[in-house]
Amino acid sequence: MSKTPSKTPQAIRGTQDIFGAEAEAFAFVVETFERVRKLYRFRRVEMPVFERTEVFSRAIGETTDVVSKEMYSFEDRGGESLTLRPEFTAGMARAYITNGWQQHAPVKLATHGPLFRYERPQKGRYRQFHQLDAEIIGAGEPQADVELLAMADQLLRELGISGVTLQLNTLGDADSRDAWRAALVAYFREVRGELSEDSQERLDKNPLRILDSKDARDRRFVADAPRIDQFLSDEALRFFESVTSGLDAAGVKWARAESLVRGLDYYRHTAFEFVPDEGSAAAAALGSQSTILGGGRYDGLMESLGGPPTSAVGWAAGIERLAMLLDPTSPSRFVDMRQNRAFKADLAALELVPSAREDERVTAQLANLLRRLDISVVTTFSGKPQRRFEKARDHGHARSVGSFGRRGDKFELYLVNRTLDDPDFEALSNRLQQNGEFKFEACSVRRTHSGVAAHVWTVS
RNA sequence: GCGAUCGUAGCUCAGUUGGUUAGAGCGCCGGUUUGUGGUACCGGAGGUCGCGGGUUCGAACCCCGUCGAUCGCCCCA
Repeated sequence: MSKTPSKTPQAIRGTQDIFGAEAEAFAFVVETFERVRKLYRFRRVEMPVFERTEVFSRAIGETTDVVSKEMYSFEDRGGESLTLRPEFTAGMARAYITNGWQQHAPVKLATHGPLFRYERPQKGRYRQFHQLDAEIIGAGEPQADVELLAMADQLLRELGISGVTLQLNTLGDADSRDAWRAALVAYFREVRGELSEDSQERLDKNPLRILDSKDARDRRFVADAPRIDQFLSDEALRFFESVTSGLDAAGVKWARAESLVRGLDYYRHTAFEFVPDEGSAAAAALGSQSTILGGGRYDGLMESLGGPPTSAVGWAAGIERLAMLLDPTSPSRFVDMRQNRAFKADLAALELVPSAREDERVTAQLANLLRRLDISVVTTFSGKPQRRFEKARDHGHARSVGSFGRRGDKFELYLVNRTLDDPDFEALSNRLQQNGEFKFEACSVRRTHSGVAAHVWTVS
């Protein structure tokens, strides 16, 4: 920003330009999600990025922070109030109703993309951020909750994320939740004056939230506060037990979190979050943002949008937060390049440089041939010819570096490996000899004085 | 909305209690050297010290304002 000319517009606060290793990590999260979602046969949907404002205000609840102060709302030219989606669920519920997706019920849906919330940015939190999202709509059985959570658990495992546990709670059905809420209000009202300022406000707006206050003034009362279990109807209790036993059967580890309440009004029964364990590397990587994946059952939501009673469960996960938890030292996915960490996926197989200026055109030709043979190639034509090779070797972006050019009346491809994992030169050699454009003679291996193997093909 | 810290070259940062033409490493460009496991040598370009005002003989440095960034509170993915 410092010396950007004043004419250049600045990026919007809280937006990100993601590049390099971070972009690779982001893509890896999305690709893994796509793979896992197919294993569970969740169907891909594409959703609009904006909706009528009432879709969110009615579904999420007027009093929530999201609706009351975090939405990007604006009037379009027709005077309609529109809002950039702050979450996926409300829009998916609207789509379910307006498109008659009931005919497919129960439907398992998956999507991902950008969401917008007007908040102060900090670590792991942005104004435009990105989520993965999975929903099962039209299924009221606890098995749906179990399957949804099993998918989340598998996703985290396939991403190689550890030190994170599933925190699980039930909010009961509507009656249980209301009774519990009334009891909490009565309990905390007694000691209102001794609560933190924030919690005094929460008492009116969102009393359940007092339970996970970090303020010591609140915590001493939280311990003895009424618990949801005392208010659970038989049916609600049975539902929760089916979910937990199903998770055990599926091998999904979980921990009961009695004070876990989700921020949005529509949750019923199951509520859950995947949270880093205290003191873990994951917790350190995330800063003060703890939840990486959260969701629950939202049986009342459809009705609030004027649809038929429909039960549903879903979760959303922050792509940026998941990406921060990927292990950059994991040898299976990353390679260490000096101080810069780059994903292997970000490295081309081969960097090709012409040995002299007059060899530039044949080199480009060879690069194209190699790409048709499914070998990723980057070329370097800038800078001094003699120094290109050296530069590519020392600072390049490929696993191997090759120099190509005239050698007498023939050409020569001189290839050296830069990374510790040697490519399959024999296979490469076979592939090279199969093409029709260049005639590759057999590969020979030369040892340099330092003992490094250089692979050389004579080409005519 | 509140609080803390920070803005010096493309990047990461030095810059001594305020004192001549503001420095380094990396990167970039050029020259020399060399075909090679991440470290060859020499040279060069590049900075309104975020911006505006104030204090001072003199400000990158002190003061005020402003914009931006980072981290935290609230809340959330």
